[in-house]
Amino acid sequence: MLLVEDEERLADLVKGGLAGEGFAVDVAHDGRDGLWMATENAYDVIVLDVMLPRLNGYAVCSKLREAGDWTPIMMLTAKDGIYDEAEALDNGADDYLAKPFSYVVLLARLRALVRRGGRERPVSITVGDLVIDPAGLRCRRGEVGIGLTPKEFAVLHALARRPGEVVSKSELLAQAWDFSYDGDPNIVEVYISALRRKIDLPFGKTTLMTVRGAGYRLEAA
Amino acid sequence: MLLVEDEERLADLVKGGLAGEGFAVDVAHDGRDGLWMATENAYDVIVLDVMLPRLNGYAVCSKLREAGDWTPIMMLTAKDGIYDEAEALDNGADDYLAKPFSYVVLLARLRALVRRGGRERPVSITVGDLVIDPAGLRCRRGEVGIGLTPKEFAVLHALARRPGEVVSKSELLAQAWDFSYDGDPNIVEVYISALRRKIDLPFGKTTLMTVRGAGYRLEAA
DNA sequence: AATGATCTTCAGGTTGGCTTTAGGTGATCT
DNA sequence: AGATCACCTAAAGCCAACCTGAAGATCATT
Repeated sequence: MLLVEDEERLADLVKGGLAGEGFAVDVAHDGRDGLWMATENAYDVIVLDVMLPRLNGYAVCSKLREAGDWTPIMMLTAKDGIYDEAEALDNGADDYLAKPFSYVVLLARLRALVRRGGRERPVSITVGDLVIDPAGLRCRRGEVGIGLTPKEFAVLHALARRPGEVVSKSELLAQAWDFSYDGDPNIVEVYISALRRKIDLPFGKTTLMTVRGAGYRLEAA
Repeated sequence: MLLVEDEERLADLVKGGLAGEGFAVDVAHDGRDGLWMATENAYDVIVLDVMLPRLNGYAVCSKLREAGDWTPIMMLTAKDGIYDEAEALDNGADDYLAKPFSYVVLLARLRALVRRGGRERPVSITVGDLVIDPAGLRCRRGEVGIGLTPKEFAVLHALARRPGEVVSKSELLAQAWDFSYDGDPNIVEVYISALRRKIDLPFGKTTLMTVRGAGYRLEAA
């Protein structure tokens, strides 16, 4: 699991206790580190304090959800603050716990979260008869499954989020590659080419179109 | 939200439960009523059973989409029937749930759908029967798609933003070309010519008119 | 360490859109 | 009528953008 908590004492306490229960605990001490660790690794569950330096818990939570990460999240809310439980759940958390909390309750709730195995699969995106399942990194056209590499999938996903619209090469770079990728932008063309070979050519379709000088567009027709 | 479900017992159950969660629930008992209520009111989300009297769920869904209504739709599919999830998604649903379903799962999915706020409504400019879609760099007259180059599109876009008004050649230059374009202004005429060949000539219309000494005007008639 | 999969770089080939050119048309003025 | 001006448009050259096969680099797995 990942614990994002800035109060050292509390973090150590929880980590120590949960480690004894068989959890492998990573700790991040501020929101931005937490977000980064959560995106880099696949945790079974994430415990997220609301009040965090650099990026608060709500922001971390909604950014993860936006990115298609549906790892179960438990939020730790300060009871008396301006933050409240409703906001936690609205931001995509699966459960919340008001501070101060009992260790036993935390443990019980965490076990429940892990057992539930996260929320149900997030909705898929459909563009014509092409169905993209962000959670499963799967896609299919009609009834035919299509095997994609992670990178190919990321590019397709970025395009499918805005069907019919032109997505520029730099937008694709920003979404499918690291924030500041300084390599050859030609790599986008390489992946577009690979995608066409998989999602269009075998079906005799041309849904992934080049808009010269502007970007690429994924069409339903 | 709008719930379209013919089984009275299930409808009442869901309505009661969701009302307690803060949803305001309208219920329709067959497809045609559901379609009518959906078009008359703006719901945040629509839950749609597949097997419905008078008009099945798929039909309701695709009719709504055809009418330009992009309210998030969750389909309730019978697991064992001839209907399946793929068909639901292909018909424009945003999510589906197989019967029998757990109430908690339904609630979680509905929250996710509402939070996503539905799909973006496409913004496009219409001048007569000419439709310009800036996001997709596409345009069509009536039902006929027209292929434009980025430059052609930029010029048309500049004209279409002020339908019926005269746009001067220098304004077109400023909007469609770089700030300090020092080439031959004749290029505007070249592009006007190309546009006429694409958006007017094939349709026997003359909507792109020259106003000698002043500029060009795009008319609805 | 070896293997296979995936990611990235590279380079040659191709295309398509932008721009210029130049001759033509039609309006306007003297 | 003739001259002038603004505009039209077909054609052609050029260049950046794009495509793609292949090879090298990286990563994960055995």
